[in-house]
Amino acid sequence: MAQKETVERILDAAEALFAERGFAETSLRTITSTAGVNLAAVNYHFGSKKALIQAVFERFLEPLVAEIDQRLSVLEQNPEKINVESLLRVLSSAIYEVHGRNTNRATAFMRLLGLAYTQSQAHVRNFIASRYGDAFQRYARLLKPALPGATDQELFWHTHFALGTAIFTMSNFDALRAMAMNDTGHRGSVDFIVSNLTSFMAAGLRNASHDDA
Amino acid sequence: MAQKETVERILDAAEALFAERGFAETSLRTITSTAGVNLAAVNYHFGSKKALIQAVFERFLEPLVAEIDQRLSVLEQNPEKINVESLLRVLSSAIYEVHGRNTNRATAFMRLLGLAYTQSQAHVRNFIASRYGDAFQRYARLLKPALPGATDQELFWHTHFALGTAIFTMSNFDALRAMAMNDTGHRGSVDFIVSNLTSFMAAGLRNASHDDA
DNA sequence: AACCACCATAAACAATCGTTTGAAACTTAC
DNA sequence: GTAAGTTTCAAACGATTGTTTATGGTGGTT
Repeated sequence: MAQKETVERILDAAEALFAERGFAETSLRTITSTAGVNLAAVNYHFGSKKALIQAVFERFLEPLVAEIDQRLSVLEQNPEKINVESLLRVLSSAIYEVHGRNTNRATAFMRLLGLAYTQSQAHVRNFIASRYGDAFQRYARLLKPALPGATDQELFWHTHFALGTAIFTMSNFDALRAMAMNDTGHRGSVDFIVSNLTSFMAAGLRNASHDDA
Repeated sequence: MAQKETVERILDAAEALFAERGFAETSLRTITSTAGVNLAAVNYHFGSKKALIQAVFERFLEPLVAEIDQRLSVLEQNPEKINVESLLRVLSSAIYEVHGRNTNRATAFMRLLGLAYTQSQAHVRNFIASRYGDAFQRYARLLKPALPGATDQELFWHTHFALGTAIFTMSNFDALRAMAMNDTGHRGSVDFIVSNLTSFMAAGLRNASHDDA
């Protein structure tokens, strides 16, 4: 009868609602009712709300990290092409590949990433760190020779500056576009914004180490 | 008996707890108990939890915006000194002036700013926008001639990229420093991080418009 | 048919939430 | 010292939270 498995219906609803309102602000009852399933289904299939949150992240990160890993392997076969821009493009194109033109899904994912940082939810951060820490370290190893002047400390901080720029922008994507429409008269196309975001990050990464105050 | 007014005790506790856990995750009972006041005091003095949240922001933003305004006025008297770096320094030094060496307070403020964006809490965003929108527009007017090549659209987005970088970094300040200690062996001094953050933002703002992919 | 593992359902559970109440305690002024 | 006004207090309110339970139904195996 159920066209989609109950588990997936729950994950779909939870993903959208978490991204929209946050974890604590989303009750299991609103999740199950928008998913069209029984309230008890969450605890039956996932065990707890915390486990559901982690499952949402897992479904999201698993294919994305795999896609990034594959693209990094391709890039490593042409070492002369490794630079800041190509490394950043691995990320943006991986997201684009996994979620296609579905920007709703992509911005939902970014909002969730931002929530994982901003909301205390330590179990989420620990889950992500233990699960996908290796992928992040591999990326950092490739980025290092692309920024020859930087120390390890600078590399760490500039990477997280760039990460923060992307997460903040994407997680507030709709709100920012609405504000842009108000202030400038243009919403800005997705390509325009992503392209500007990428060059902002690249410029920051490249030049921050050389601009001593 | 009470050394500090009940109102201020509540605001102190709420500020710290909100920054640490978020709005929905912080109950009035934990606020009042850590403040050492009665539960009913919040509703008596503020009216509701929403009003308390806004009061926390008001106490924080009022002196900061005043300080920024004054520094902008000083800067405007020497128009030749207006550039990206000096404008960014207005912000960082204003925060530094208002909260002194109390980095706890400063990072709490940034976390709150991030929460205002990330958590849906529309009433918070509306409150801030209606209250301090003018200050932001004044800043944008000064920033525009400092980035001569940029269009209005680019100016808007690059400004919010930079804003996102700062908010994300500062709002996760402690967590990031802990990670830095893990990865690099150094926590990084506040001055080091702020200086790197500033040059990252300046480089992004300045060069993003010229790096077309 | 009988059994079985699996899943959906309605109902209830205890805990916690923001808010309200009415009386006690305090401060201030005359 | 008494009255009025302000603040604090313990207790309770109804609503909502995550979770559990007990009951039924379903499809497949023997």
